[in-house]
Amino acid sequence: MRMTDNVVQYILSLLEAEHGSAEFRRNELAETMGCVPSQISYVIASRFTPEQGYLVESRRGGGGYIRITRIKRDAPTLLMHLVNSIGESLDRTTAGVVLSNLAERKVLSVREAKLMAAAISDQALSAAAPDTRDSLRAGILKNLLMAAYSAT
Amino acid sequence: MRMTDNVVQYILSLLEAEHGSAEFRRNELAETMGCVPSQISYVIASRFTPEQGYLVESRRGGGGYIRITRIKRDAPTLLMHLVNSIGESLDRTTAGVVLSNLAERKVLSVREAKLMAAAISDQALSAAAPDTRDSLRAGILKNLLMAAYSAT
DNA sequence: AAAATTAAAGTCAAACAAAGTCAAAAAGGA
DNA sequence: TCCTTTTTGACTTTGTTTGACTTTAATTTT
Repeated sequence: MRMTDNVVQYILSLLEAEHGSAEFRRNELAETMGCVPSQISYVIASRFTPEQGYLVESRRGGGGYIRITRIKRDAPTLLMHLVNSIGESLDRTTAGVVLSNLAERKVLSVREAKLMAAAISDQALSAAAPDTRDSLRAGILKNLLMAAYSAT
Repeated sequence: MRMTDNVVQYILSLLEAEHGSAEFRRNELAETMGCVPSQISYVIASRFTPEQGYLVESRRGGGGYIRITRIKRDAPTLLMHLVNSIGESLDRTTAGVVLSNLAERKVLSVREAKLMAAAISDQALSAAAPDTRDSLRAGILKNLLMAAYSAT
């Protein structure tokens, strides 16, 4: 069996045990799994993405950690479909439509939808080259949606 | 848990107990926390800055002390000050400190702070080159805070 | 009153402790 | 074969902890 799959299994079992949230040190986990640390990064980057229903946070330095949180079990399927349909790029207009739709359906509060809209506005992304903004928007919105529906 | 976080918690509890103002001796606090004195300085320098809405006064020599006062400003004012204090670039740590501070002061709900944190995480900005992320963070957080301000 | 002593806090850089990045090499699969 | 995924490791960046040394203020001694 591939190392990647072992690591995935292990993290899944952590998530199960801690219902929905797993926190660990990258180096330590690499040690227990018998792989190099960057393999852990690879597994997370390829298997615990927003598309697959996970939110990842981390910190470097002393006392650093990686935390993976799974989306709530009963989270609206609408949301997951949405995250998956966003893909690599999301233009402003579509983003606006998506957000007002979520607010209308009461998946998000109006205030939350406004905050999200602000986060992906052209103004917020003015530091980025115009032709890279749509891909940033996609990444940001996906993470926002996952955060809104993460367990605990 | 990091020593830094323990110290932050302790100082926050002092602030709470004393109604917005905490005074202590650096060496004494270091003693009770079980760390070196300069660690206290580090915590103050990194977590209780003016941008965070704290005033720090101190005196050396015999009878010396450190006094931290929570600057009392209403939520909108605090938000505007923050927006203005954020320049062209904002690193993750500072961003995190800002957000947890706003939640601590109840300017934002914990949920909102989490959403904002997700919006400026490395994960969300993975489409951007690492060395451009801090300037994006600055732009995004400023817009988020302004949106929170106007939706108040 | 001046000098010496003592009691603080301040500074700063080095050591340490993580995670992140990236590209090359290896392994699989169509 | 050629393309994609996985594995590896060298190197970078970020954040924390520690300690030696400096500065400042109050107190004591001469």
